[in-house]
Amino acid sequence: MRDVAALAGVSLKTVSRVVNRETGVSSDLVTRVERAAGQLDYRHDLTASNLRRSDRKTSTLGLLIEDVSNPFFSSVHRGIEEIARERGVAVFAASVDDSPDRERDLVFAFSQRRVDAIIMTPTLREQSYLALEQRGGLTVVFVDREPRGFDADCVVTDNVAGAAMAIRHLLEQGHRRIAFAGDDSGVTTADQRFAGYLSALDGAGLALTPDLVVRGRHTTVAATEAVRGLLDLDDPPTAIFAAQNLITMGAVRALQSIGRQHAVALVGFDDFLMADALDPAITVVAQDPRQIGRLAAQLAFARIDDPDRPTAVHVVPSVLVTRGSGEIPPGR
Amino acid sequence: MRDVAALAGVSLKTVSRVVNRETGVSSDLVTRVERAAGQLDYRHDLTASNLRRSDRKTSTLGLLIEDVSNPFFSSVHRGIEEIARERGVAVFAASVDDSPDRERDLVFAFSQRRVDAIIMTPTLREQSYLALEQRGGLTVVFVDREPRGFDADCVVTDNVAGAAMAIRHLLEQGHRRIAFAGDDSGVTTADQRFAGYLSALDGAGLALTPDLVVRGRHTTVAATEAVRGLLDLDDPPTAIFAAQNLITMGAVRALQSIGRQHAVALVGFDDFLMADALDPAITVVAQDPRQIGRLAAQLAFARIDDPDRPTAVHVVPSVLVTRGSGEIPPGR
DNA sequence: TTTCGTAATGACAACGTTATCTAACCCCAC
DNA sequence: GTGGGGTTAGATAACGTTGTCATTACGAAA
Repeated sequence: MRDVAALAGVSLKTVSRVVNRETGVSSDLVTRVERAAGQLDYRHDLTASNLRRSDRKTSTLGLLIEDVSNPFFSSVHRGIEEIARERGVAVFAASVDDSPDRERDLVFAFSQRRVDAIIMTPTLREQSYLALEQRGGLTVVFVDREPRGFDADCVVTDNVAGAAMAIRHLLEQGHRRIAFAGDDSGVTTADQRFAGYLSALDGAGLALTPDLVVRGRHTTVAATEAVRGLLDLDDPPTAIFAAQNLITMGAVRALQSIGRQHAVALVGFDDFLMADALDPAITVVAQDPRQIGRLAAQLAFARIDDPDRPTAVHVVPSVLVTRGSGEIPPGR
Repeated sequence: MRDVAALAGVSLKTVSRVVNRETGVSSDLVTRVERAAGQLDYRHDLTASNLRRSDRKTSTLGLLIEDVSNPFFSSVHRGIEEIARERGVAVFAASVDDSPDRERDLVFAFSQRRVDAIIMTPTLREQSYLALEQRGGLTVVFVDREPRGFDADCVVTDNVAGAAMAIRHLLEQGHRRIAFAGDDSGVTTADQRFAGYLSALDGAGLALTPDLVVRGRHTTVAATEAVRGLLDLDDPPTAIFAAQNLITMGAVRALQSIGRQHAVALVGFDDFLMADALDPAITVVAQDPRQIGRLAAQLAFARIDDPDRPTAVHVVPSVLVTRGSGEIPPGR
């Protein structure tokens, strides 16, 4: 910038004014500065600019999700990017991989880089540590899962209602032995979906059959095994509810491996690519992850613009998409 | 930092030394500074640090890919993140969406933020504009597609050989009318895969049948329509080669929609989730996108560490995964 | 005892920008 | 011709750090 000023024969401040498109610079000087900047291949340094600027905004946002390559989360990412793009905000994305340590490390790393906001899926038991960061001016929005011990904006799917809807759908087909395959207890989404499962069973006057519940598997491979275990029971379930996209895929493989994909009903939570092209096509409770991401980003920017607005939890409804696998009746 | 120094009763520079874990500070002062930093919730400002530091490294990397939610690219992203994580480098990710303007805007935005390196899939016809940025100290590595008009490290799949392998496989099953469905000409990967298609046909003494080539569709929906068009021909192809993951999915839908998924052979380029669970399971030429990402990141860091090393183009081999759809013989 | 080397600490400037304040200028009204 | 208001430009300090160099203290060697 110094060189640009020298070449254009103006002061540093004038170059700064031109670069920032401030008004009140004669058009003569504007062109002189722009020509000089062009000649010298000048690149405005946003990091230095931010250091001096009074609002201290870096136009940067940090995103912490389970895994950037998980289709659900990468769609959330996409939605966030769309809104951030409108504001000229760049997005750091990182995978937490279910590791509490990594959650802290990433928050710390982004905080050190002075991101304007963090949008995250909480993994730690507790997010009260964020109060410190928040006091330092960091905006935090949660997505997919609600935080614990920390009050902030949040966008979640109606997991309880969505799961209950899935189970009621299976009940309506006549199923009474409905299995639940889901993540670890402790993962809030999994817990809520389990709660929906329980409440729908309860609504039908059915008690929980512990044998029909498998939890703690969150990879496709682990889920395949777990579901195979369910199907090996003496009195196997006639329907399976898979509480998450990767688990649903595992369940599909398990059913296919023993050739019972047309005999046992399956409903999954989360839609996934090609679910409609499988045989049978998979009935799912679909979320709109891109929309969830967009909403989360909008909330983040709204809070940046007005830090005193009340925090809100947005519950996005989910819809049942019937495709075949969920409409298989019980009894072969 | 000033406050920490005051509270600990030391100079600014000593705090800086402690924060940067430099040696030569008495353990007494280290504990005093650390205690003070803890009390004041001090967060080291990496942006200011970078401004003053002599190496001017931001420990930040920019990633430009087609779409962060495309399964292929999100896996590349994942691979890059894994290597970046080891170095404490944060990754900006952004979708180019096939827009040349957006490619330039994003490079510019990342350059302004002084990322240490950009890893990108080129979209513009030409990347010579990057020479300027490179002179300014920016490292650039290309991934998935080779740049034009600019010499840099690059990681690509062997598209020609991969496509030829797919076509030869279909030829071996006895197919003679093999259709090609792929991206626009101008997308280098698509062009290379088309070249592989041509060379394999040529190797079998077959001429190109222009009717059997559809290009320019790169969404699943557009591909579905295009493939349906192929199947509506008076003399339809007995086999289809889909040059990209989304197009393969479109082809699956098209075949299913007319109930000919067991009659027309299909081989896709790129593996995708649940390709093995479809009926028939889809034969693909599989790349290893995560490995491609890891390699690209390793190249980027190698060049950051040694800017004078010769540039290299890494060609990653692809493998044919036979699953059923590619082994359907011609003639119903 | 003096001298020297080494290790620990601090003072100060500088990184590339912008905020603030002041100076200079012009135009117009009186 | 003078004064006042507005507009444009520049000088200077500051943002939060670290590089450089100077200073101090201490022990060992002479």
